[in-house]
Amino acid sequence: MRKNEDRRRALVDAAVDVLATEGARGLTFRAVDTAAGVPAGTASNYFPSRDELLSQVGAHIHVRLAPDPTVVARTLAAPRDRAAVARFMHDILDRVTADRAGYLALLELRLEATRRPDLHRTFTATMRAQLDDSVAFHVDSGLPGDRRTVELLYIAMTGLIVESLTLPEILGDTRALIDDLVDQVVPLVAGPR
Amino acid sequence: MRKNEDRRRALVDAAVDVLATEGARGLTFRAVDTAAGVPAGTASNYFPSRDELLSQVGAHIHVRLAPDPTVVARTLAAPRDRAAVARFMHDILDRVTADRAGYLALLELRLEATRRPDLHRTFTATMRAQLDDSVAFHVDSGLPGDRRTVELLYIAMTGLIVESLTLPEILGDTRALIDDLVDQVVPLVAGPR
DNA sequence: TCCAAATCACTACGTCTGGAGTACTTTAGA
DNA sequence: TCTAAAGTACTCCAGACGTAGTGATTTGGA
Repeated sequence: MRKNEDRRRALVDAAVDVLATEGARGLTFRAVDTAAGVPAGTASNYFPSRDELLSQVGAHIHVRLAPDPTVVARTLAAPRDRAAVARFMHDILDRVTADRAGYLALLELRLEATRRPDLHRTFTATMRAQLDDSVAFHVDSGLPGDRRTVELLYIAMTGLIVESLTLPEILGDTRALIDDLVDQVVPLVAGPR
Repeated sequence: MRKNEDRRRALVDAAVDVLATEGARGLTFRAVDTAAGVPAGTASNYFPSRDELLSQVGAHIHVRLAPDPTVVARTLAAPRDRAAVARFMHDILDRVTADRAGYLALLELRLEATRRPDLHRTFTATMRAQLDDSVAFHVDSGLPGDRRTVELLYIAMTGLIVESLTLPEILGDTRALIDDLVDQVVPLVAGPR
């Protein structure tokens, strides 16, 4: 088993792209080799099994999709109102556009997690932590709304992401849709409802 | 190519189950044969290619997941208020639970559509028609809200479905969540906002 | 500075699995 | 009895996997 960490990361990144472009069906060691531009057999040398490769993808996809700290800082410099929430939501959709492959891979992994208990455990833990963080961040930073507000935003944005990744022509102006969503779901002022 | 339509349908249904349990990766003629309980080679005899099989699955999955007319009739017998909308949303989630395989297959197909232009076209057309139908139904039957209301419900329910299919432990009481969603998104009375 | 050892990149090959397709046989219904 | 579909069993093949072998590069020690 080879130990070059740069190369391992490159392989995992390539696996994300393969997952997005070819689907779970196309995710083979050889395909990863090709996508990463390394000689055939390399992925075999770095990962004991396809499952192990998938797990590592699952672990690294989250850091790849993490929000940009500068955007967070910028928004927090402004008043903590509905508009700020809307800006965060728009930023999420912008990231989906910017790293389409990453989010598609995340969806593929969700489905894979349906069949792999260990991946399911990992994913559930990570996602729950992320939601909890979102709630804590939202409330602590004084943005309007409570946990339920964030939960509603969460499921709506999940749906919007799935939709714009897979059938983008269905919905029209997603920016306006987000604005309306925030208007309906987020209260005007902070504090418990 | 064999012509027994009952058998063809049975094979397509089996393909849905395979898609749900094994994923797109596991969808082979042989797997479909096994799932349908027919001899090896049968699916080969009924479908010229795997792609063709997928297309037929895409065409039939929608009729399999269609809402129960009796539920629709029952709800329409009651007053057309928020509670009626909530009842419809609950029914959707109930159907997800009842035919988990069907909805999982739908998700797999969404991802496949990302890579197959013909499937993408078919799916987009079907889904758009379904959304338009939902809007028309909603407005025509005097339920409170307009097109945008239905769109917001649509994306939120899509997200909720994905979430409860793949990571059901994240969200707590989904029924309460739906009730809150409807409260926020659906106006109290009918008519334009 | 030089040498030895170890690690890694890369090539190329043998093996193997499992899926596809299809000839052939059997069965059932008209 | 004739025909079409069901069922059986076989061959063929692609593609993937893993690894042995070789050359290059780096590391550590004297």
